[in-house]
Amino acid sequence: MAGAARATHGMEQREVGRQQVFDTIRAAGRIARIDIARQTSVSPATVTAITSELLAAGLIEEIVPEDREGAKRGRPRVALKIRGAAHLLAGLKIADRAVTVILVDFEGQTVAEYDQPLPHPVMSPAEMVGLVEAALDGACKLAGRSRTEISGAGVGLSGLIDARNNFVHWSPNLDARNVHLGRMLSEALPCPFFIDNDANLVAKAEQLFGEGRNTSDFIVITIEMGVGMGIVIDNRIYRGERGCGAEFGHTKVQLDGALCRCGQRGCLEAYVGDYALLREANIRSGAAPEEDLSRLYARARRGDAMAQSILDRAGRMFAMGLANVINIFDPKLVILSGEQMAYDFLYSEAVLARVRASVVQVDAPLPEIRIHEWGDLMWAKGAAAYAMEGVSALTIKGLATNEA
Amino acid sequence: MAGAARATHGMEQREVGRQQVFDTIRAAGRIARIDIARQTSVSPATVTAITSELLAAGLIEEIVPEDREGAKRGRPRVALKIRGAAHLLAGLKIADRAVTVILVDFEGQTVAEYDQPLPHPVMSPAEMVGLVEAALDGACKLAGRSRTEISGAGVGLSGLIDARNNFVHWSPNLDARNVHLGRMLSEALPCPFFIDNDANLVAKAEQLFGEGRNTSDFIVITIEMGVGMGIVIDNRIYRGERGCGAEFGHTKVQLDGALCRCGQRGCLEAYVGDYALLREANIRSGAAPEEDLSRLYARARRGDAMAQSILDRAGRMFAMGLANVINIFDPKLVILSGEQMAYDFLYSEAVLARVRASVVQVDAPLPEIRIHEWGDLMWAKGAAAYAMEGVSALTIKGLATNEA
DNA sequence: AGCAATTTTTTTGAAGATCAAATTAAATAA
DNA sequence: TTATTTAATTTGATCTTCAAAAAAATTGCT
Repeated sequence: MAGAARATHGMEQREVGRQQVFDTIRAAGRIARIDIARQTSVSPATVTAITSELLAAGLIEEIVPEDREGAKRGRPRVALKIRGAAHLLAGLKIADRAVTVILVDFEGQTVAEYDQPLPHPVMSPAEMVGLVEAALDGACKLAGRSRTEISGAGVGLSGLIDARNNFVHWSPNLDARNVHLGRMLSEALPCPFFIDNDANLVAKAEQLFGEGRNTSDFIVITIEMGVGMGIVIDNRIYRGERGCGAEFGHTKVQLDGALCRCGQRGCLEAYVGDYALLREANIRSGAAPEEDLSRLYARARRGDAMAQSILDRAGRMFAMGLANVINIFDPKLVILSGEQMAYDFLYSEAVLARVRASVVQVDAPLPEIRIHEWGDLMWAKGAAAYAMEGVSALTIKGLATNEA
Repeated sequence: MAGAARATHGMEQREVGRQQVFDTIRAAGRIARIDIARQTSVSPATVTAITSELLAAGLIEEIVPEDREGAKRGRPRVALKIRGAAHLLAGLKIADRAVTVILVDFEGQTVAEYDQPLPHPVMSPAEMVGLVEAALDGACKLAGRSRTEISGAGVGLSGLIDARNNFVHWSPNLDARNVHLGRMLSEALPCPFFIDNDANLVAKAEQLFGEGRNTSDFIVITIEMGVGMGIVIDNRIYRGERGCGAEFGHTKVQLDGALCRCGQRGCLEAYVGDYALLREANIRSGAAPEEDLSRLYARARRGDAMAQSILDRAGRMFAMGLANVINIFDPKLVILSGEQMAYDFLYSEAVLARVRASVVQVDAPLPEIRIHEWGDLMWAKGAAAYAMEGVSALTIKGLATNEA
């Protein structure tokens, strides 16, 4: 199946078609009209109509045919692709130490990367707006572009986010609750902003550029300070009623268990999050000074029993939580995303075997579990992907009216 | 919002409209054309067109106006409703002791109820087909109708069901795995059969007739022998890739915990299922004979500490599992469905308070948790609801071609 | 070269479907 | 009776999609 989305929500009929064709092109990278028609069950006639609209609007472009390799008879197909120059997009990830910015073109090609250090990890909403502005400026300067060229920006944030309303219920990096961050940013800067939970951003990146490109339903698990989850159902990110679902990290894995930073007990995050591992390492090693996480991993690798025991329990808890998610969703695909360090333990074969053993057994293949290593820019790229989708939707909707 | 479904999957444009109008009428019970137009954002002109199609096909009917109470000026609205006589539908629930059958008309009105006892709880697929046939015969005889009048039958079964393919991965009542039960039934009997997990059937009943009638997204929890869950997302039952998602009962609530009948450890069901409670009661009471569950409840109500302790732990585990589901889905509504006996303990205020305390906290109203008591026929009615939906879809699709 | 064969893309014209506006229908109020 | 109000239907224009036909751009074969 094609990776074409089918978001039929309050759209005009033609808008649906345009979106579908556009998404198909993006999912394919480069694709001829005839194949778009085959993949989408839209007739070639309509594909011609829609693609010529998109061409006229400058959103896509034809590729000059070059490779005469698989030379068959017949009129040669001419491939279409997204026109990178159509839009410049920004993705920002706000973490404890810095704001990471990435500028990408409409094709997803990186234009510039930039890091803006944080003066302090917790700040006021106004400070955050200023920080975002500074970060965008820095990135634009680096790329030799103007800030006004940016068509849209995605912002990834830890915490509880209502993405539909670009609203922050709570974030560890803000000193206030219930902040209309999206509105504040859109007022301060002249482009649309799209705020989301950082795990959802990774899911979006997987959907647009990554392992989820040809899958309509999948789940992404991310491990950073906390544990995050992004759920894609029917090509859309599932967000729940208040926009703050998918709180995998605060799923309970132990009755009255370890204390979590959210104030509750037994959360998965309180067993596998960075801070939880550090807490354990420090407690068990007596009055030792604050240990670095990489040292814990190193000790475990060297065979240190205590370090191994800490990570082993984390792995068992993680397996239990993941099995629960699989039992609930029965997904086609699970993508475990993260940085190298966690791999050997949380994403180890032993843990995955444990997951498989804890899933309801039927005579049908188990969900595929893929591990996808991302570099540092994973989060920011996800934010950019989100902006890209938002801007695509806006632009395609815009075509309807501006056509006169 | 109206309870109108929006299942835009591979449907023709008109089919979507018809389905939408039809669903709106069913959700409303009785409703005038003008209100259909207002609720669905379909124009009055189109509503007229579609309803006259449905009228001509005999699927709906006009109600003779009678109540001149809220007498306003203007042409009086004429209400439409589903035409009960349009179809006769059957719902069957296969449990350990008996097959319960309910016959309903197209409006959902009960026509007959019938119980067919089981010779033995575990049987071969062929035996089950015979049993279903006998049960339908019995019900039809009772109602004075012929078996050939039945337009469709829903069958609810415990176990792991792939509803999309009417396929049984596994059921405790079958002595074989991987049974194409739907195909076997449709071949033996001359009407379409719709097989599903029993929890999903309850969800369907809630959606068509119950608390979920005006809600596009909700979750149903059922407690019987095991623990079941039905997930409704965007007006559709979510089933997962292999068709066997929503296995709430086999969600793990304790690492290496109590042994479940599925062979794994720590499943929620192994703490709150009937058989789990009985097991505990029997173990704790020493060599006492097999205790009846109602006696356990009675003892707890009388203040027996041991009985209370058993039920208390079950309640805590249940709260934990339910909180996990809420943290993952952030649903608008959770419906706890079941029989009276379980209420005082699993659905008690203490348990619900515990759930609320274990859910991620934001400054937005918590998901609503409603308790819905059903009679014995809950399951069979759900099966009938499922058949009803299947037959509606088939009939409405049929209109397209038969119209010449 | 020239023509047949093949494949992709575009054009054309017919068939639906929706909807705004106009019209008709059926009541009450004055 | 006549005006007013509200509901339902009809009408005609607009918009989409698509099948079929035509055009375009190749290769293969003689």
